[in-house]
Amino acid sequence: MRPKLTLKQIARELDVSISTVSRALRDSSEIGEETRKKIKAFAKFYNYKPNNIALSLKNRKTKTIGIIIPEIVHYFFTTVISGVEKVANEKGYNVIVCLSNNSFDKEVLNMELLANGSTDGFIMSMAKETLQKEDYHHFAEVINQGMPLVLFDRVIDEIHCDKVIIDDVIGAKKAVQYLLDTGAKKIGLVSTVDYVSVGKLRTRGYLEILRENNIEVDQNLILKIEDMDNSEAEIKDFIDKNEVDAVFAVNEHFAIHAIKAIQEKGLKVPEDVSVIGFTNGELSKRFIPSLTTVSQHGERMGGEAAKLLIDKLERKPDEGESYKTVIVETSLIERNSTKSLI
Amino acid sequence: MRPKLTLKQIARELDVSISTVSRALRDSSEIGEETRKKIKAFAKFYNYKPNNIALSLKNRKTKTIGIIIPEIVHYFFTTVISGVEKVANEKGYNVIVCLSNNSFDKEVLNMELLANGSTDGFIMSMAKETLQKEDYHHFAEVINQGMPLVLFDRVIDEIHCDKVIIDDVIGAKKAVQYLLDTGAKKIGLVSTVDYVSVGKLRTRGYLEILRENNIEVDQNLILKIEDMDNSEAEIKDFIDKNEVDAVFAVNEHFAIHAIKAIQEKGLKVPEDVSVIGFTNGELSKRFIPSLTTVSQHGERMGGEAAKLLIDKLERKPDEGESYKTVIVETSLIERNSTKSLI
DNA sequence: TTTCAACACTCAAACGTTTGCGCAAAATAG
DNA sequence: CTATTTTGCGCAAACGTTTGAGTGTTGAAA
Repeated sequence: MRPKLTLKQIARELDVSISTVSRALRDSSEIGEETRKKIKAFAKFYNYKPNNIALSLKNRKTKTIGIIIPEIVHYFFTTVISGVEKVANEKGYNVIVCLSNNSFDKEVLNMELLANGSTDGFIMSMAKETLQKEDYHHFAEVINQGMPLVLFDRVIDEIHCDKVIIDDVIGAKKAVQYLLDTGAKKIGLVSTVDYVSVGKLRTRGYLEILRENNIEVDQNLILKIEDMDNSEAEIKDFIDKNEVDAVFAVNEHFAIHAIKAIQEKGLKVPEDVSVIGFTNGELSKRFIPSLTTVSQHGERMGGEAAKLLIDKLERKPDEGESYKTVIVETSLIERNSTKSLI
Repeated sequence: MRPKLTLKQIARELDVSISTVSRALRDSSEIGEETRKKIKAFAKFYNYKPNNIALSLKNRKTKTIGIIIPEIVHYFFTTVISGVEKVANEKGYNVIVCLSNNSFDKEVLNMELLANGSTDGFIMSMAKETLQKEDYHHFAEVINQGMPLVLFDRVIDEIHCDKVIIDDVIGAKKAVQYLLDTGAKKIGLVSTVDYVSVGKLRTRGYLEILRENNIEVDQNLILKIEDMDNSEAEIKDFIDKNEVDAVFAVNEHFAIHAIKAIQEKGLKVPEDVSVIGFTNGELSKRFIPSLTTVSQHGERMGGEAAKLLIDKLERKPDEGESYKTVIVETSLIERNSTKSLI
């Protein structure tokens, strides 16, 4: 076993001082040609690599971005990570991922941990519990400490920082308008409870577009899922009890549960009932019928978030604060769970 | 903006030395009751948290585990991460995730980066390109430096380290035996090329179980997908050309492509053709028909990997080297893509 | 009264870097 | 041949911790 080589060891071995080694490796003109070559050759031969920890301590920056997300076994979040990672790596940054498992406490813990030197900034999507508690002190804390924070997807106005969101309202409107355009009259909505901001916004889009088309809203056609684990049964019950000719679901799971329920009711998708989901995941692509869906472009969101964060990190501190909110457009991907436009 | 509090600042503020502050906070008996209380109160009030980077440098360990995986938008890998994360956190370790995107170069780069102080050890699944190149110098390197390495899923014998794998062969045998038990005679296999070890092993299970049942192997019924991006067409072609009454696919994508192809051919699943997949992902659960599948228990694998790694990290260096290979059992999950056993 | 332990604290080194400053020797200028 | 500049390198501080060794004061035992 050969432990890691350090400047000190090279210095001892070559009988020069540590600073000479350091300078030689950084091609300082202060070091003589000969010595420099000798040191560089030695370092190369023994594969010297500087210790990141020491560098981080010295430079007081880690070149690392912390991502904290509610869960990782989740298509959308992984696409975001992928996007962050790509941009971060291009700019010489590393990524460290932590999971809150939707728990407020774990979110706080993880943030504190990473804030104590491990990362230069954060890219986060808030835990469900945090949204319920409305306790945002940990965000304020890191911002206060001068660490940049970029929120994505699940964001709230109370926190002043850069944000990357999608146009949930517009996305939902696009979807519902599409359903109307393909002849739907009674459109059911399967959403989440309102403290999940995306659920609220997509619901708003649904309501707005109905209003714009002068269609009366029937509250019976709106289902708000409280308990995700029981969503399948709730949706089945909802479909059984109500007569609809289209369903707009705020995520792909709800969408396919709806399709199942519709089929079990003896109706056909899309002939009798059209269904549109949100999030363009594996499931949407592969399901039969494949799902018409509002794509969130998670990778692009991740990339934008990384850019915003790195911008902040590399900006001189005097250049004044200003927070941007980037809206990544959604797009409707037409597949086989809806009728075509004629 | 209030920058992070350090021992030095507390010391200055309270007019004691840095070491006194350090000791007081660690409840050293060397410090007088009064001073200790005062310091602890101050630290608590201003929410002092020690700087991880400085600690890492001092202790020469980071309490961080590096995970390097080929891709993150991938159900199985995310379940593994989830498992690692759970166990790691319980034991006070943090997790940092890097992606190789199946590229050899990026795998090497990431390992070098993390090896230079960022992590205490690695949990990895090898990039496809690495398996093709058969270049494992970077693994040897970190092991040589005394950093423990745990390989999972995609592993090879040439690297001496702890490993966590599933019983691919047995899993495949279970699946094919089940197909035979439910009356299948001509079982197609949809696999990957042989340098992906899981493909090879699952193929071996398929071959073995046929042999054990005295069934002659028909090479025409074995499809090895080379180009993942073209798998759908290849599978369709394969199904069209061959007459089978069951298909064993080495992952869930192949399985559902097979189902699609079968249905497009005018046959029914599972009445005419049964299909079994591998990997118990979202798709398998939600697809209609839901997929009978060999579950890999990724979370358990991740947990085992984390345990192995942390064991190594916390073992005294003198306790001799010995490498374990943990085999996580697969289980067959019966759903609706196969006939039942009666 | 001397001796010595206990107490409460400080100093300084170390982890691995980078970098401003200083200093001797060599090279150049006058 | 002296005076000055240049060259080439080392010292030491700093980043934020921990910790072994040292120090001065007190109090009690001898």
